[in-house]
Amino acid sequence: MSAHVTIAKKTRTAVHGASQGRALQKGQQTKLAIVDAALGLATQIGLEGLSIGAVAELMPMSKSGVFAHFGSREELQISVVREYFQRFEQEIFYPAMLAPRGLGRIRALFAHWMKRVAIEIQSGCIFISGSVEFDDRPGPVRDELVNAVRTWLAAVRRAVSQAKETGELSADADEHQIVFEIHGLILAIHFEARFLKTPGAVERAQQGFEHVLSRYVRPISKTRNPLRNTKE
Amino acid sequence: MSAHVTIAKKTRTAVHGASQGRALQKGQQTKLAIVDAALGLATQIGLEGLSIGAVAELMPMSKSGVFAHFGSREELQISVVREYFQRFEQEIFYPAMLAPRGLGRIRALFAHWMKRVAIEIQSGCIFISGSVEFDDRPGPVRDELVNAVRTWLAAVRRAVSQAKETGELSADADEHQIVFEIHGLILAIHFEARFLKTPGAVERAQQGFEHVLSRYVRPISKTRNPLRNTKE
DNA sequence: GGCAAAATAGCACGGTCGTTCTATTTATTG
DNA sequence: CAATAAATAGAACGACCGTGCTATTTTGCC
Repeated sequence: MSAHVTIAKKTRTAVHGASQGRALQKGQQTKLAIVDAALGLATQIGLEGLSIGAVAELMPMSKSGVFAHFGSREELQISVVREYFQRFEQEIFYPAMLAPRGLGRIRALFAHWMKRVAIEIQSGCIFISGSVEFDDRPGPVRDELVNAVRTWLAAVRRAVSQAKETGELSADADEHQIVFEIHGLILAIHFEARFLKTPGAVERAQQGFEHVLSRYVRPISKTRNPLRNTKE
Repeated sequence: MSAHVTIAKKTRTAVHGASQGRALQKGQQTKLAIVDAALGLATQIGLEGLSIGAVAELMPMSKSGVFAHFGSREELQISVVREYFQRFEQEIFYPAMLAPRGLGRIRALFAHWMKRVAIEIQSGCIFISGSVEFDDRPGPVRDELVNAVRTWLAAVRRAVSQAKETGELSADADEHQIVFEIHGLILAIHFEARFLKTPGAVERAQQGFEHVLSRYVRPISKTRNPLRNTKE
């Protein structure tokens, strides 16, 4: 169904629950609706602020009705994180993969990322709020969050190292360092625009992105001649 | 008592409570101890996670005993924010002001900031956690947080513009842009080191700081000759 | 259309929280 | 030392939460 290449190196999403091998309809359908409502709530007030009662009123359903779908609040939180990650893939990663490897793909990744962030200035980002809520709280929710974010950052890092392979970025460019600085720009947007309500944060991040790139772009890049044309 | 120059342009911290004009002893003393314990708790679990009962057990005191000092949980949170800001001043701002204006003071500010952040990787930062907890929650706690952070960032911005005046930074350097990028590096440390447990975040932020500065330092800076030697 | 299973609702329990009220202890002052 | 005020403790209230249990409704299948 979906694209063969995923943001993660390996994807093993076994659909569990369908015992007889046949998928149920109504149950999974409303479960998706619950996760959708919960995701909307969690982006605003955070994963920790997620209460089953609040989600139930949004549906609208009874508290126990919502609860029965997940068995615990923690499982609902995990489902929300997974859903958020999938939307991240759909809105940012897959579209950017249409761009050719190299500088263009890095720019596409950042452009789609910024487009998402522009929305999140109003709605909020679960990865960022979750990073604060679960930085000291071990458990499966934290594990899911860390795994998702690490996967995403690794994907960006891969795009940067590919740009080194194509020769568009200088060989001494450190992909870890570059992604670190770019990530900082995204975080600064959330802080300044969403929290401080400072205007112009998006433009500053965009400019900072150009600054980071300009430090490593090879000036001989008019003629594209990668030093070594590896298969990968 | 304290230095004449404060981080804020104007400081009007009226000590309220002493009605007869004479300060009380025991009350303010334990109140300070409560705020200290609450600050330690808030750095770990956030301002929203702060519960009066938990603070009372740390003291140790009764719940109502702690409560009576503030009248509301919100007032306790505000006191914690104020205390955290003052320590921020003491540990970062004042020491950095000992360095002469210009590039040296910027480096001093960042160095002390980084020293603080190295601790906060374990303990947490109220400004960062608060920015997530109160980005959508209006009220006096949020106002206090926003005011504190804005004051601090303005102080850093002032140091940058002073470095332009001394001629150590080029005149086209945008202090808003520079502080935005530096702030992003600090936020990235918290995210990668505290949440993701990625090693090397501090070093990457340090390197990123050098990158930001190197874009604007004037290469003629061996002989210090500011174009115009203003009094201010 | 009836039957089994899934989905949902209603209710109650135990826990935590902020807050209020009242009583008691401690500190400060004349 | 006594008198007054401040500081603290204790108990209780109301609200919200996650969760378990049981009944009821709805769905899917033969």
